[in-house]
Amino acid sequence: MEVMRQTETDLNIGKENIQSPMMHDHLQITDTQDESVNHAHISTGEQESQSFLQSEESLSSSQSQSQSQSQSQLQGNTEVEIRQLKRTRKDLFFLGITVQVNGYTDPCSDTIMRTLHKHGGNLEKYETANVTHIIAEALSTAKAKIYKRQKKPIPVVRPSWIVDCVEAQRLLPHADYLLDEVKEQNTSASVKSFFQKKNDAGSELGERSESIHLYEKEEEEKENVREKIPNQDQNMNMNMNDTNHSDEQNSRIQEPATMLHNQLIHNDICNDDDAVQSDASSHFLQSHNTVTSASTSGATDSPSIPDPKPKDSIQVHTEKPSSPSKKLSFPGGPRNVGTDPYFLESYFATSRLSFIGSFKQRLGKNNVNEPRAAAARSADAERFVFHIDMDCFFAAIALRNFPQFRGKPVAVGHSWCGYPAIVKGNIGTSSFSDADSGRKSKSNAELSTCNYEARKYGVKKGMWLARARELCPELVVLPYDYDGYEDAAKKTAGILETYAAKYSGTVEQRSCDESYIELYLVRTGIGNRILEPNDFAHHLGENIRKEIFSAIQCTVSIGIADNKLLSKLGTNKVKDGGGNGVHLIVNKAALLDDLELKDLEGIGYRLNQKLLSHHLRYVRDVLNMENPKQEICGIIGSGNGSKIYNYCCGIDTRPVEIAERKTIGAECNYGVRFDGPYGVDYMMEGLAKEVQKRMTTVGVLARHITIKVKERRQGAGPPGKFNGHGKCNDHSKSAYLPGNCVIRDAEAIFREGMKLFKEIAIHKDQVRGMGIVMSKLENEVANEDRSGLSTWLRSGNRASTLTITDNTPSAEKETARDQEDTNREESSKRDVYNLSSRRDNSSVNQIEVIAEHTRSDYEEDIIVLDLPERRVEESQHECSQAGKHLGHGRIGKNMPSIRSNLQKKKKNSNSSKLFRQKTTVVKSDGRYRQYDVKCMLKLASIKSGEDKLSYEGGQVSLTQLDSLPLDIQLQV
DNA sequence: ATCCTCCCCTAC
DNA sequence: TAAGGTAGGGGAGGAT
Ligand SMILES: Nc1ccn([C@H]2C[C@H](O)[C@@H](COP(=O)(O)OP(=O)(O)OP(=O)(O)O)O2)c(=O)n1
Ligand SMILES: [Mg+2]
Ligand SMILES: [Mg+2]
Repeated sequence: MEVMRQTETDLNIGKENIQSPMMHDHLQITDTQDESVNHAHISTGEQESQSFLQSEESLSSSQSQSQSQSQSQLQGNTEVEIRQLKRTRKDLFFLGITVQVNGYTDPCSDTIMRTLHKHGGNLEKYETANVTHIIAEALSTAKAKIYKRQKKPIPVVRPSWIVDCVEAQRLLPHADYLLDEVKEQNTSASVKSFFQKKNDAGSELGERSESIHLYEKEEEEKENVREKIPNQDQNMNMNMNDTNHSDEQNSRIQEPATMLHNQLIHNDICNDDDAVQSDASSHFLQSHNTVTSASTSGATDSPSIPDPKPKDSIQVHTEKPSSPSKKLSFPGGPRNVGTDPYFLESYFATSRLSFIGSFKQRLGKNNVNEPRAAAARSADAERFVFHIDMDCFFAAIALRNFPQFRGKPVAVGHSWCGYPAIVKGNIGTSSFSDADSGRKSKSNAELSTCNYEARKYGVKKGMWLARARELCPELVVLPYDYDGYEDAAKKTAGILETYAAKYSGTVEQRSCDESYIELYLVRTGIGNRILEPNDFAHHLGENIRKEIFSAIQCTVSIGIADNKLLSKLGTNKVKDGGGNGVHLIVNKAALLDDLELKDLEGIGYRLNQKLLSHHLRYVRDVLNMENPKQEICGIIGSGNGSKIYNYCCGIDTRPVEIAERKTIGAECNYGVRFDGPYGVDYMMEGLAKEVQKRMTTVGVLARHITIKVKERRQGAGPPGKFNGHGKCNDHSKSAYLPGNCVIRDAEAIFREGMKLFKEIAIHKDQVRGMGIVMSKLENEVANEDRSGLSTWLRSGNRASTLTITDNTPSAEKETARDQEDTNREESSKRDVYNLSSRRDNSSVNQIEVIAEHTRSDYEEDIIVLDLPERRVEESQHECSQAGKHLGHGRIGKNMPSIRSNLQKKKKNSNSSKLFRQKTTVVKSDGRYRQYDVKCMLKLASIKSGEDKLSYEGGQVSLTQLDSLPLDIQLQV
């Protein structure tokens, strides 16, 4: 049955952001920031003054360095910082240089601006205190007089200075380039005076041994590509000969438009095929690389243009051209999923949401809980949960790449304005009304995040550029750097892991910029003092903060408490003060009392509206009710209600752990228009391939598939965003795979996906988005030896799955997952929705039912099956298989048929323990395994009356059994 | 009563 | 132009 619901999905409405009342928080940043920094500073000072350190100290090195850097990081560049940057970043030879262009120049001021930005400099449209040089071809005598008369004359230099510096790749003395009209100026003073002006922090930096590894790639190929891209940034065509040098302009930093093709060409050349390999650190763009190198293997120079085919509502597969198409089928037309065979790949390679959404996949198969001997911690150790979150993560990385913009309002986004993606804002407000900028004055590009300077203006994460510009005209937009995020996340996780290992704890990476760690601490001597656990926790927090800063030059905020909820609230507290600090929750009641409900994790826009409509705004409003739990359950549902009620009390029982993944998928709701030669099936195929790749990197197979479709809503106007989905109705349809088998194969995913798509029955012209989600996952088998059923039987590998006929490679185990989170000050969703007046269930506050097998269920099953001699105590094996696939890695929750048998017996056993949490002891002699196979095959045969034994038609049962090892056959 | 599907909501 | 994904928790309502 198809259910269709009206949802407001147009970003215009649903996702665009309003200025939330939270914005005032940021108006105070300048005031509070110093305070927070001071606070941090003081506590370090204490620690260091007593510096005969115990081993705990060894975890934090170079404290004072990072300390002082942290401070300046929030404020802008200090002289020392600039100097250091100049040392480590030879390409930023314009660091500290700010020019103002006077009159017409060659190259033009726009070009000069880009060149400066690229090499660390800046350009201001008007003469400000920052300007170190004026660039001009000539000066009118009047102007020359004015300049000469200044107390501290700013050197007026010919533009060729810039050109020559670039040529030389270093800062040349400007003396030779001074305009004759103002020649008697002092030539050396200016840069120095600039530094002095800027340097207000007076921090002292030690040498940092570590160099910043950015920009490792050549950019050679980039140039080739540029010419081919229509709509190319013409500014780069200047003859400044700037392109042979290796610098930051390489593929590691995202660039609009050209990025994709750059990658394509690059892969033609490099033909790197480390592609899908389970390299856990694989770069985000790899998805792109992979497909490209695969498809380009032979013919680089025979761009076959796909032949457009006539289509009906379902189109026929269209072959991808054998090499990256240099043209679209409709050159110049809109680039979308129907016209550009590479659209999906480039989309996944450049979408920030896809990047953050799929981040955990890239942690790989081995991202599982580290078994940590509980015995290692002393019985009286106190449990602490730390929450560590980067400050303005993407913006912080961007500022590492473009340090000349420190201290200015900066955001991160794809920009319409080619490299270096600096938007007009940075050359002055008035330019926005220029004819030039008029053409794109309204950009609906989304900004992923922004720094605190920008937040002072009310700019929010996820805000559209145009809106942000209204609030902050001088906003600078910097490009994405996915490799940089990946690298920073990796280094941070490594640091946290050392703490976890040391204090018998656990790390749970929650997202690319955020982790929880759980540590068990006792009273500890530091220096000549004894720290109580609380103080020691705070001390470690400071150490972590500093260690992360010295590793990646990014500031973090850390909250510490006794559960996840409160630790995250602690982090928020730090961020309210400007970030870069540690907050230990000592008085949770006080914290919660003043808290607004919407600042609790899990209360987003909708739930907040519901609560507000019942006059519930603060946590205390809830607690002051007669019957808080009942009432709140009545408003937001029983599950939500009891969770939130507990949160209001400061109770949160979520463990810090890496949870088992439940689903994996890929979708695209951007640029979906089937008005070109490539149809629904082509997109489905692309999604299926993507999904297969992802399943491979996390090492799972699935027995259930869901297709999601966005359908343009009747009467919907044009989307708010170019190529966007606009207002849509959402549909989804799911099914178990035929024969209830597990798969990962793109072919099969595609085939089943198309079936479901057809069942949803939406005309292709109305489709605005599609996605595939695979669920009921099982871990793949440990190694590739598939013939080895008996190998598998004997293997001691815990969670694994054997696929008999599926020809998919295998490897190890499985991956990560995610939990819940807090939304503190994100731009809130707009209303426009009439809050679903769907009858609120006056639900009887029921206790959440744990819909998992319990141990006794399992035991009963075993007994029923009459399978002898095996003790069940530690087994987590489940006989969930029918059909040709045998697996026992994961415990399926909802097996149809078989499962219902199993679940019937639930009832009386109410060990609330989740079945899945049981540890498994598998003998390596294979006997348990064998037992499992018997169990499974037995179930399979029981079931075979109504179920197929094979995937997609081939009713093979017995024939297939023939290919099984003899001992198994015998058992059957 | 509980399961199952198709959503909605939330967070990054 | 711009790249509006991904995953988990949970609720409604029909099926069993
Ligand atoms: N709507 C959003 C939210 C987040 N992000 C990305 C950019 C962020 O840098 C990163 C981490 O999200 P956070 O919520 O932690 O935001 P920030 O780290 O940027 O800021 P804060 O200092 O508030 O943590 O995820 C995004 O692209 N779009
Ligand atoms: Mg953050
Ligand atoms: Mg975060």
